[in-house]
Amino acid sequence: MKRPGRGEQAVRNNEAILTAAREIFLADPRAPVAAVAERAKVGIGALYRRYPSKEELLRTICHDGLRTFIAEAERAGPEPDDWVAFATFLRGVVRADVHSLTVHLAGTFTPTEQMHADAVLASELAGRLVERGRPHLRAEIGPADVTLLLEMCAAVRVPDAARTAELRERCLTILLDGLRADGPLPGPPPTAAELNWRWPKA
Amino acid sequence: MKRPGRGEQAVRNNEAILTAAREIFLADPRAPVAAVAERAKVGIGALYRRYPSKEELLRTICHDGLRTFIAEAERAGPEPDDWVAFATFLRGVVRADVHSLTVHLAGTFTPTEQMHADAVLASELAGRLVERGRPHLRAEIGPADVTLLLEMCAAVRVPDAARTAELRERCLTILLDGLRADGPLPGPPPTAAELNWRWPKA
DNA sequence: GTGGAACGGAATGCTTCGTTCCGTTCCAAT
DNA sequence: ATTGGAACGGAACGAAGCATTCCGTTCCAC
Repeated sequence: MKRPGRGEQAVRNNEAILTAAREIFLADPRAPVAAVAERAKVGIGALYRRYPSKEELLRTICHDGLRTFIAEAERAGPEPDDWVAFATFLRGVVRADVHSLTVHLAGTFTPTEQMHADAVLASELAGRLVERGRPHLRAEIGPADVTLLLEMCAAVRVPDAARTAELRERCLTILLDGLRADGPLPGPPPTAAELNWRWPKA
Repeated sequence: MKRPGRGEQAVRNNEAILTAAREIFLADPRAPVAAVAERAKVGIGALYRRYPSKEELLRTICHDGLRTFIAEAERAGPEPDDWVAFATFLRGVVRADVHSLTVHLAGTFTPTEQMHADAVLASELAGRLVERGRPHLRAEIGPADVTLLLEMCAAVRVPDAARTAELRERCLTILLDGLRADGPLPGPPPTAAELNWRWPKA
């Protein structure tokens, strides 16, 4: 479905802007909008034509990430082996860099109702996966622990994106093995509330 | 050695400013200087009397952290059991929140020569501890892997400082167990160069 | 040839700091 | 008491940085 000329450019720009926004804002959530336009090789005007404000752009990026998270959970669901389902879900989430979206972008915009609903769904799906993995995990591991692990992986970052992904997978492997080890853990697991402090208070 | 009046206040301010600066800048490296003054309950003037610029303040905070890192390494050195030495070193570093200093503050100032020298020393001491722990670790774990683990722990953060420390210890425990597990890891370990990208290019 | 959709990017106006400046407070020595 | 200066607090200044707007230009479709 090729469109020529301006129409073609417009389609390309749609994606270029979103891709650029993801890259720029994940590297620095406070980056100026102009940086996104530059990375996308688009004029600022073209960007503002699509997103009436920076906040709207941020919201879009984050909501897309949330949907990806859900997609990863649904992709891992059918896997019959509980542990494999759990592990591939986490690997998928880490690979998609979805966690960064949540961690870094939270608080830079006010969420929509739809986002809230999707977040609830995401939480349920993830919780179900964690539940399936629990028999293989050390005692006292809760869903929020898993969220924390994802945040930790998101902290791994080097300039090269591909290498970053590789290093994150390395770290995730170590973490997964640590999750299956024995022995007590200090303190109670984190609560959901403790992890949501970045979001605007209702 | 009590000093009365203004002198007493001056001594208190010295510490109050550094403490406040650590808290503020660790929470947000780009926080305004005024925020530090406010947290320290000090006028901006009092702060600028001691540190001629924001950069100088940042440098001081970071250098202090580096020295703490070295102190932790030296504290763990005498421990006879290799694994215990390795583990208590990491626990000490995480507890002191030294990693955050490196991760978050890097690039916000140009390091001094003395800092560079201390960094080399710190690296040597840490490398020695890792070497001692290596027999207990899974294959292919390098010193840079350990640095990465510290960065991951630094990513754990909730509003309450004490709870943050507790959660970090929890995560570190999982990581340490993961480090002792068996099995191959994807990709090569990070190199020192890969981890230093935040610092100003020589 | 022409109207309008889409572009690029300069210009605008505002906010956010780092830093300076100065009037005030407090102590110690006279 | 008086006073010189050390230390304060915080208002004010000026430089950036940025989100957003505006407008002249380009490119198709008709």
